[in-house]
Amino acid sequence: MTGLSLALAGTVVPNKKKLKLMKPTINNNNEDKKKLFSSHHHNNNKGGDMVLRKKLRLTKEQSAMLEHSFNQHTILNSAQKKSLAEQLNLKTRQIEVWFQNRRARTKLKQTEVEYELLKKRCQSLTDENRRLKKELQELTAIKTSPTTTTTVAMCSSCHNKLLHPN
Amino acid sequence: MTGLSLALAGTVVPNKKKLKLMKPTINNNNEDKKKLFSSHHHNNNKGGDMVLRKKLRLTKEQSAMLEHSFNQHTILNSAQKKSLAEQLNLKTRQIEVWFQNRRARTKLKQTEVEYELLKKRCQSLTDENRRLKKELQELTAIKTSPTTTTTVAMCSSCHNKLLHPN
DNA sequence: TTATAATTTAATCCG
DNA sequence: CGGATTAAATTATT
Repeated sequence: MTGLSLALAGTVVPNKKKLKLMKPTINNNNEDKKKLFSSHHHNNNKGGDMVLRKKLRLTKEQSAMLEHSFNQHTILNSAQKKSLAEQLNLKTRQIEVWFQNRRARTKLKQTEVEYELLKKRCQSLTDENRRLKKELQELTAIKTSPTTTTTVAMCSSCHNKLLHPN
Repeated sequence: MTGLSLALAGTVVPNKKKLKLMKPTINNNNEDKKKLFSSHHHNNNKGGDMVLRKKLRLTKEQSAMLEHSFNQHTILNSAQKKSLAEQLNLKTRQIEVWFQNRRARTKLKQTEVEYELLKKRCQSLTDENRRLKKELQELTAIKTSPTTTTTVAMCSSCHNKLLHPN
């Protein structure tokens, strides 16, 4: 199953004040061990198997552009990829990956929606079920009641005769 | 399963939906944010905003050890983190992140299981529902069908008399 | 401020 | 390409 990210665990009910206070994350690789790149496979790793990858952070403009392109075509051909790559100063591979991830995200959203629908359906089924059971019980009660059975045990003509014997 | 809302009560459904995304405009203009050196803000920086990060690949031993620790305590205190970090030759930060992600994975599995359960429940509800409807219809049919009424319109004694008039 | 839960993201691997 | 993973980053909450 795909990752249903269905955040069921929301548990956050009231939305509180959000004070934002951006902490300027002065994150930087203070320690740049760059240069080590690839020590592919097997390693007496200082700190594990480092692959030294570059993590991209897209700018607002790049994201916007990508989104826009995605809205037009969720899948690109190589020419389009190259074109976009040039415009955005990214590698075609990165464009490619971005679109893959973007498609995946779309699909994920879909599953979330499906889950919600299933939940609603389950609820209405439960309701209807309860209704049916109640109704059924009432009917059964009527059917098995002595009044009913004795009533239909004698036909109307007999009944009349009984009341008015000629 | 958190918010199965019963419509009856105006239950406060904890809305799990992400109420995030406050996109305070203010926030981002500060591209002049951090990184003094990431001077390019509308950058055509080569390939976007690269952050040069090292991607860790854990060895089998490291993973095994982490798993084992996780089975004992899903949450570590700083001391334990440091200890593990030393043993595995990782930074404490990495241990920390690993545990975070590990916990997230566990939760994800849970939601998957919940989804499956919900599906099953929905199915059995559907089944029972169908059964109830059928039963109900039969009962109603007996009660109101013309066959029944005509049949009982004449009682057995009358019927006998009709066949064998004495 | 620290900690951590939750979410997002770019990237990788596999089929 | 889709799907699953992953480590890391980001956001929000306490």
